[in-house]
Amino acid sequence: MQESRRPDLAAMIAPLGRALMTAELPILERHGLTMWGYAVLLGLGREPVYTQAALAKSIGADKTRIIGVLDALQNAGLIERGPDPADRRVRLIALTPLGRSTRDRAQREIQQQENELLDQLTPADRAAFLRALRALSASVS
Amino acid sequence: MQESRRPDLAAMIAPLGRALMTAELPILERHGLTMWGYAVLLGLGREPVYTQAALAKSIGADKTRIIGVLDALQNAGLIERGPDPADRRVRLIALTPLGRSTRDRAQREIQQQENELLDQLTPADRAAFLRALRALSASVS
DNA sequence: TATTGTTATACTCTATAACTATA
DNA sequence: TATAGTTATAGAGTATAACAATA
Repeated sequence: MQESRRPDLAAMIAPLGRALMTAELPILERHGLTMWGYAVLLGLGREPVYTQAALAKSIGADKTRIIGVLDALQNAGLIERGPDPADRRVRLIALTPLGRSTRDRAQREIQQQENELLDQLTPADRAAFLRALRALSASVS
Repeated sequence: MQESRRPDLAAMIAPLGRALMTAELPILERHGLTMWGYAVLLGLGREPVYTQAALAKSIGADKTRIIGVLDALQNAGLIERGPDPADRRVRLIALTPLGRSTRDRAQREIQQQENELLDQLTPADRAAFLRALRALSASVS
């Protein structure tokens, strides 16, 4: 059986991702966040303990690239960064209450905006799309 | 009714797009194509007449950015580029037979690889995912 | 010697601005 | 003067390599 012709996945997904990120920027700016800063805050929500290198890797960034991001987040009081008593080479990163609430407020606005885009889909397609997206996303990361 | 929590769309889609593009690169390289070169060949398939500026815009690029790409494609014999007799300022771009066959062979390999990724989905989810993706992609471009 | 975080350097990609040739 | 294509310049973003502190 031959599948009907379709555009390349990449040719649809990559521009869609860029458009979503561009649409997020004004929201992040209102909350005083950059894209990488927001990515770090999201990454910090998943597991409790973090070295900078592990954090960078988990969000797909280079360890050298997030240093300035961490400096800014720390200056803004959104994260805490201190030496690990057990191994003084590593810095442990943790969300502050302000960091958590800022992240949550920004995420709420972002997902509301995303939901408006998803509203064009039927409920069944929307559910299937999100289910498929989670699966595909997990299988490439 | 409250929707169940989910990751941000952008946080799933953008990395997925990057992973797909990275996975395409070896295929494109085997066919002597760059990512932008392939994008141009895809863009040329949609409508017959093209000025460089219109072509650039249609693939989300700057007019200054595709000039080198067009030079390379022309040198490789994949496109023809000649002055428009009606307005000698503009250059009309067209696929050569070689350009068309190269594009089609590369696209076949790329979509085969993408299909392997999609095989993890149920047939229903797969169809819904592609349907939704087309709709979302069209609504942001 | 190996590893964490940091800094410095170089490289790629992209955007902006000037130039030409036509209109 | 306005526009299509081109070229040149500058800027942002990213990757690579070298460094200091600690293990």
